Amino acid sequence: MRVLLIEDDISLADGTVKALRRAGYAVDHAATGGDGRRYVEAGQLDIVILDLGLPDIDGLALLRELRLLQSGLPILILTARDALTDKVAGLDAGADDYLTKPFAFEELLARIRVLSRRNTPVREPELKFGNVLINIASHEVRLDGEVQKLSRREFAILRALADRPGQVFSREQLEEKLYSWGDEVTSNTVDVHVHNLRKKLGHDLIKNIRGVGFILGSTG
Amino acid sequence: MRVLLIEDDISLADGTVKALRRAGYAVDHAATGGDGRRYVEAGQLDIVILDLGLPDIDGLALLRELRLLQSGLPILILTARDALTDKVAGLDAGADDYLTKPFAFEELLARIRVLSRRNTPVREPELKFGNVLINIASHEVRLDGEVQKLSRREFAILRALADRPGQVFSREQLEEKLYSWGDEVTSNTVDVHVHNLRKKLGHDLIKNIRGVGFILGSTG
DNA sequence: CATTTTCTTAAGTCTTTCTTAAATGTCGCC
DNA sequence: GGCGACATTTAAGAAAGACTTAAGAAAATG
Repeated sequence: MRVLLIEDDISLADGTVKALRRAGYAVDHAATGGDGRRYVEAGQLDIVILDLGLPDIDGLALLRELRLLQSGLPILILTARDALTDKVAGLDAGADDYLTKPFAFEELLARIRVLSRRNTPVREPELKFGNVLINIASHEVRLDGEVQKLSRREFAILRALADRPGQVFSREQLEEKLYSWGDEVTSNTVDVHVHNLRKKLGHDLIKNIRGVGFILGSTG
Repeated sequence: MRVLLIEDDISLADGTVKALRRAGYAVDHAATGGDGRRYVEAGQLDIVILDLGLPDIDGLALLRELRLLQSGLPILILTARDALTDKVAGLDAGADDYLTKPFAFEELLARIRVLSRRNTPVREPELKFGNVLINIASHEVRLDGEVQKLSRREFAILRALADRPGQVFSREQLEEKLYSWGDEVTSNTVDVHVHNLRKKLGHDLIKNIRGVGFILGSTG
C-alpha cells in the first residue's frame, strides 16, 4: 500500500511520514503541489493525503487535477482549515475525506483504511450528458453552459436517471427515489416533472420506453 | 436518492429528516435497530445514517449486520461518541464515514454527496445471437449494431425465447410470459408479434416448429 | 403573514401498440 | 397433386400509454 503525502510544513510532514511508515505503508513525500502532481503522474499510488496550504498551487485546483489524472485514486484532505465552507468545498471538489489539524494519528490511519478497502469506482462530482452538465452539489444544471434552474423534484429525477445511464427506471422506481415511506403519490407526477425537465433541458435527454419507464443517455 | 436515518432521539431525528427532505432526499426514519434492519432488508436504499446509541441493539453489531445484508450500501455513523477509540472502532467495523454531534448540517450533506458518488458497478446482462444483441437493462436490441425499436410485447417474446435458446416455446407458454393471470387472449397475437419481430430482426432468428411452437436458434 | 414558487392532481389530447380477424401462403400426408 | 392443418401477412379498430395543460394545494421564502 503506497501513500503520497503532499505537505509543505517539513517538520510536520517528517513526523507523519515516519509514523505512516511505522504503520506499514510505503510513503512518498512531496513538499509542493508540482512535486505531488509528478508523483501521481508516475502512478503506483493507492492513496493521497493532501494539505491545502501549499506554496505553489491552490489546493483545490490541484485536487481537481489529480482527479483528472487518476479518477479512482482516493484523496484525503488533511489541513488546518477547519471552516465549514472549506470542508464542503473540499469534499465537493472531489475529496473522499477531510480531516482537520490537529488530528489524532489513529484516526488518520482508520480513515486511510476505509479508503483503501473501497474497491468501487468513484464518479466525478459533475456529470455530463451531451450538452447537459449536472452539478450534484449545487443542484445546478447547465444546458450548453447556460444555467437552468431545476426544482427539487426535477433534480431528484434527473439525478436518479443520471446515476445509472442506460438503465430504464419505471415510474415506481423513480417514485421510490423521490418519496419517503408514507408519502407515496397516486398520480402522474413523474410524467409532469419529466415533461418540465425536457422543457428545460431539451426533448432528447430523457427518453421514454413505452410500457417500461424512462431512461437517460443511451443511444436508443 | 433514498436515505435511511437510524436514530432514537425523536426530536433530533425529526429535524434531521426534515432538513434532508428539504435537500431533496427521500428519507426513511427508524427509531430502533430492529426497525432499521427491516428497512435495509426491504432494499431500495442508497445510504444509511446510523446513530450508535440505540436502545435495542449495539450500534456496531448492527453495522456489521447491515454490511452483510447489503455489502455495497454506504453507511455513515453520526453519533455523540467522539472518543478516538469509538471513531476507530466504527470505521474499522465497516462504516464509510464518521461524523460526531453536534455537527454542521452542511457538512453532513457534503459527506452524503461523497458517499453517493460511489457507484457500485452493475453488470449489464447482454444476450447475443448472431448479429442480434439484446440489452435487458436498457431494453435495447441491436441488429448489426443498429438499434431496433421494439415494443413491449415484442421485447417480452424475444427475451423469453432468448432466455432459453434452443428450447421450443408453445404459443401458450409465450402468452403466459406476456399476460398476467386473467388477461388471457384468444387470437393469434403471438404470431403477429413474432412476425413483426422477424421484420425488424431478420427472418431467420426466430424459427417455427410446425405444430409445436417457436424457437430461437443460436446458429441463426 | 403575504408572496412566490413548486408540487400534485386530473382531464383532455395525441401517439403508439395491441388485438382481432380474414386473407394468403406453406407444409406434409394421403 | 390435392387437402387439411398450421403459419404468415395485412390492415383496421380498440386499447393503452405518454404528453400536455391548467388550476388548486402545499411549501418555501422573505
